[in-house]
Amino acid sequence: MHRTHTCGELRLSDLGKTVTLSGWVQKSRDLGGMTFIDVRDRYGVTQLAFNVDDDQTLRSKALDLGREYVIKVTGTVIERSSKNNKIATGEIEIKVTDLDILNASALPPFTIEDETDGGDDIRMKFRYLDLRRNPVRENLILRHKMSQEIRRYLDGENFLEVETPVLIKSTPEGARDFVVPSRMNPGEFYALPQSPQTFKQLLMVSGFDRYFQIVKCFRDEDLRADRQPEFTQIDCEMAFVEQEDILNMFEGLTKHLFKTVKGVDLGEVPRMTYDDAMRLYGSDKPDTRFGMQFVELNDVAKGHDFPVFEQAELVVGINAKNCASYTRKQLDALTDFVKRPQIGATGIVYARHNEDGSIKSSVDKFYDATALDAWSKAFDSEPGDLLLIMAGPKDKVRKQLNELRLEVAGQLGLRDKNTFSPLWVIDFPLLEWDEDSARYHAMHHPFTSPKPEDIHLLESNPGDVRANAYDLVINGVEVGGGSIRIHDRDLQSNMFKHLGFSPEEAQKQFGFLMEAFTYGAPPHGGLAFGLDRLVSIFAGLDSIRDVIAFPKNNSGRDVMIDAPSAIATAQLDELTLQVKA
RNA sequence: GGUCUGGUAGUUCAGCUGGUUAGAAUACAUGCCUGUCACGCAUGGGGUCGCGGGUUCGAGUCCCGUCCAGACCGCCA
Repeated sequence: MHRTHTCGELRLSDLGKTVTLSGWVQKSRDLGGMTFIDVRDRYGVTQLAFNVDDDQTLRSKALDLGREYVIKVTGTVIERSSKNNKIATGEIEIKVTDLDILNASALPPFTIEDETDGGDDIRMKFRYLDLRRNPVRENLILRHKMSQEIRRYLDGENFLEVETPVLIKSTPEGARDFVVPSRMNPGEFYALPQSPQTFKQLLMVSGFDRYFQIVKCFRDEDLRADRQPEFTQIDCEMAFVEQEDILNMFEGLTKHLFKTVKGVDLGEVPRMTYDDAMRLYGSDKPDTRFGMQFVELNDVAKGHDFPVFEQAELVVGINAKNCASYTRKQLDALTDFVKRPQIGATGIVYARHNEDGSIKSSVDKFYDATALDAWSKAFDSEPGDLLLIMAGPKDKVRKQLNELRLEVAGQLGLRDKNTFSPLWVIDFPLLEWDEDSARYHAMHHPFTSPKPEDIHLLESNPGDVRANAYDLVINGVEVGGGSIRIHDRDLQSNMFKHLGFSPEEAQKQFGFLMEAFTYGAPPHGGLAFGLDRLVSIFAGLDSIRDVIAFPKNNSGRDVMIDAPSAIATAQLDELTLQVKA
């Protein structure tokens, strides 16, 4: 028998028991007359005690142990004369009588401790060692718990988990597909799903009125800290529902997760239209852990001969509460921040609301005290506040001010990882204009239904049509999104037309779906959560990599197994493929 | 495709305006130590300064190129 107990479970109540433990050598402390060895497994650490009176073979074996050796020990649980209250097993130790080395270990390239000395690079290359560390293992345990609670909740609501295919058809819409050549069908390719979208809609047609799946999805686009080429969605769909039903159901799921996994009462999830989100935060995924909403200033800023404001489509600012004490240096740093090419602003106008009630701006040449009072009124500012104002084309300046708002809030410590502020963003536009292809694209996807009251705008003002589409945002992170789908064949066909598909293309790409809609498709809609992002928010992490067991790096590589890699010529031949030199 | 940051001991990093034999911490090895748990003390080994080219009497340091890693922009229906 390899073990009678784990390394995390023995307590004072087990005194006198003869036990067998197996695990990895965490650390050896040789004090001369006595030696302590910490043995570790998934469940914890237990101290083994050896001393000078032990059998010499046993003692020398103990002294030979290196870090990460795999050992099996048998001995008696005894009380420590010097206890350690930092670990759960800190009141006992094992007086060892037998020690087996099950496997030696090479010296690990970084220390396997909570605070490792290893950098990201080396930890990813030896990810199987990194996963032995508590913080990383705990992230995976958290992920497991969340998956379990998701299944428990959805099962309780009559959802059925149905698997959908991974080898599917490439479609031109959306992200780039990962593509898989078909040996049996030379010259033809499968695509890996960006989401099981059409399959879950077909399941609705089939009468599975509540479906979910925790499922891998694939997108061949450039990566970020919160974007991996393969990622996991909690994919859900419901039939015979309206938007309200879906929001309620998944607000329930979200609350359930926070309650059961984090012990947090989330409360009612507020709702905000896309238009308001853009107007008040310059973002469709506003971080609502703090206020600092945008204040539009065209009324009070224009008409004072300040050219930057006169020429701007929109003058808009934020009130940084209690920041009037910002030094010139800090303000310059903020200006540099927004001037970086990634943000591309030309500058910031600022105004300090001084303690004596006066207001001092960087554009006093153009604005007298009365004019600045009007600013103050617009911002509802108080002595001690700092007003930060930007100007430019509406969409651009909102985006830039959004970056500034997040930066300032970060500096002020307003983006606390233990605060959770959820928000439904609703009424997304159905379409957005794409300059490159000079046509409208579906903002969500081509199966999203327009709001009935806006359908008449489809011909005249396509950009103004709102969709029955919604995102769940937590702390400025888009954790989920969905829509009420089109279930009418003619409307779907019309939508493809507006998206620039010829009837032939639409038939070729999505004929199966439109045909299905002719056989009694129920009204339906759904939503998909990004599980990786949700777990990383629960874990208080900015990157999703540490909640994924074996993630890819920035370049889409797995540095541990060294993938992707070239394949043999014979394989290429079999697939009738040729690699360009 | 672009912007920025980094690459020096097993590991994490320091190394200034170019100048003797490239340092620290940690890890590792050896010795001492009977209550440690970040044990302690002593000693020791350990370097293609990412790679290639250039400037210079002299390059870890400056310049050009390149590779790798990370953050971001574009992209991500």
